[in-house]
Amino acid sequence: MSSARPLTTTSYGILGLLAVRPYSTYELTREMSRSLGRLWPRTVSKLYEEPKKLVAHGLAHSREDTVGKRPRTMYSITPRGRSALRAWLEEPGDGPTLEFEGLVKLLFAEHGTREAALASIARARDWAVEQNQGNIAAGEAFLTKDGRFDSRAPETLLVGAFLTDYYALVARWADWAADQVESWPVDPAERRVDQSEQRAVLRRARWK
Amino acid sequence: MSSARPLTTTSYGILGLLAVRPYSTYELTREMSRSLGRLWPRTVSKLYEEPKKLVAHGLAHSREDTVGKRPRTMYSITPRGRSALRAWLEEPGDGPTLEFEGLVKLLFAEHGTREAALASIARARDWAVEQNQGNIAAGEAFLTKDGRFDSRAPETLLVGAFLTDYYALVARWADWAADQVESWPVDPAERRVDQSEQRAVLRRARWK
DNA sequence: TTCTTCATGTAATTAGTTACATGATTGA
DNA sequence: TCAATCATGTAACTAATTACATGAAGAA
Repeated sequence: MSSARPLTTTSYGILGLLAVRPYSTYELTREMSRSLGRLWPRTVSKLYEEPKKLVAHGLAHSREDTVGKRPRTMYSITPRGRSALRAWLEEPGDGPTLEFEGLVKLLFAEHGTREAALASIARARDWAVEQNQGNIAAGEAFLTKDGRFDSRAPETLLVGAFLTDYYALVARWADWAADQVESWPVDPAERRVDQSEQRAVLRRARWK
Repeated sequence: MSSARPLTTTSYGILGLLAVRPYSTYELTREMSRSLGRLWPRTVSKLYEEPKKLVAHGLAHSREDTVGKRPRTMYSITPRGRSALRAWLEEPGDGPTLEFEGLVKLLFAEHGTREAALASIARARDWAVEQNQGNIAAGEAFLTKDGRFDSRAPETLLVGAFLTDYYALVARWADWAADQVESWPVDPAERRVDQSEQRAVLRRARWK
């Protein structure tokens, strides 16, 4: 059993989905764009690999199924899988990790053009708008279905609230940042920091 | 020249630092915890490897130096490095990527205890408080040094504003989430979603 | 003198991505 | 019947991490 590769957060993420209901691999890819992938993004091919690892560990069980004439593999959680999930949930999870290439480019914006900086900012805003679409759609679906009958609604609310405020933050920041950069002189050497904004940011940082 | 491995965002991030001033590898690790690492976190050993790649591409230049009796390698940017950086900056950068294990655990909180959920939330808040420390310190340093004479202050402000609001968001969300979870019955089956909160979140999502 | 932290790196491993391949289903 | 996209996977590669190693400087 323990000869298989160790389980990662990705493994447990998928195990968590299987704890809700059985999934085919393709259905897992849907969840990646809709729910889990927003907090723990992974490429599609991982989703074909990880469930096999769960099976090797005895935490999931695979069954060959067909849709029409096409074969597919359905995965479901085993009792051992449920207790492994329970054990994993007992350990507090890591805080968020941010990777933001656009912001890296802004950090070095003095070596590029003002227009390039604005383009990175615009792209970040577009990203936030796009992510927020799906977010709104999911929220509306929950409300019309009447959340009282969806047993997973309390968890979804915790996640949805974070993502909602996160996307809004990115968009609002982008609007502000675009204003700032538009006020920059074209020549980097002539740029001066907006000191009142600098103080405003520092005030916002003192929330403790 | 182009026989070396292709450059990644990590490569250009380090190149950007070298565009500010020459760095030893150890000084690069400092910047990773202080500035660049907040937006583009990488493990220390990468910082010993990437500059060599920059040198192989002719974008940086290394010089053997000593501190006392100890040898160290100092890296500085070359003219070709500056133009490579400029070219990279012209392409808009990717939007943010979020990875949040604690939130993954909350998504599946019905399979664990309420206390475990609260622990993940508390850890996220602690994380935000800790990150925010360095953030405040950096902001204060800027103000006392009088930002008008720091040519990189406008860029730092863009980045600092994002991080400030981001850390504050995590902390405020954690406080709210803890309230929510504390109101959960111990038995997962009895948990009901707070519908007024659900609507409140949806309203916050409609900003466009 | 001893302990700790600073500072510098290498080697082994792996988690994850990119690229490739292909048959089935559905709608025009 | 043709095109698009749905659906299912494998293989090759690599960016990044973890683990290991070690000497110098400074503090107690």
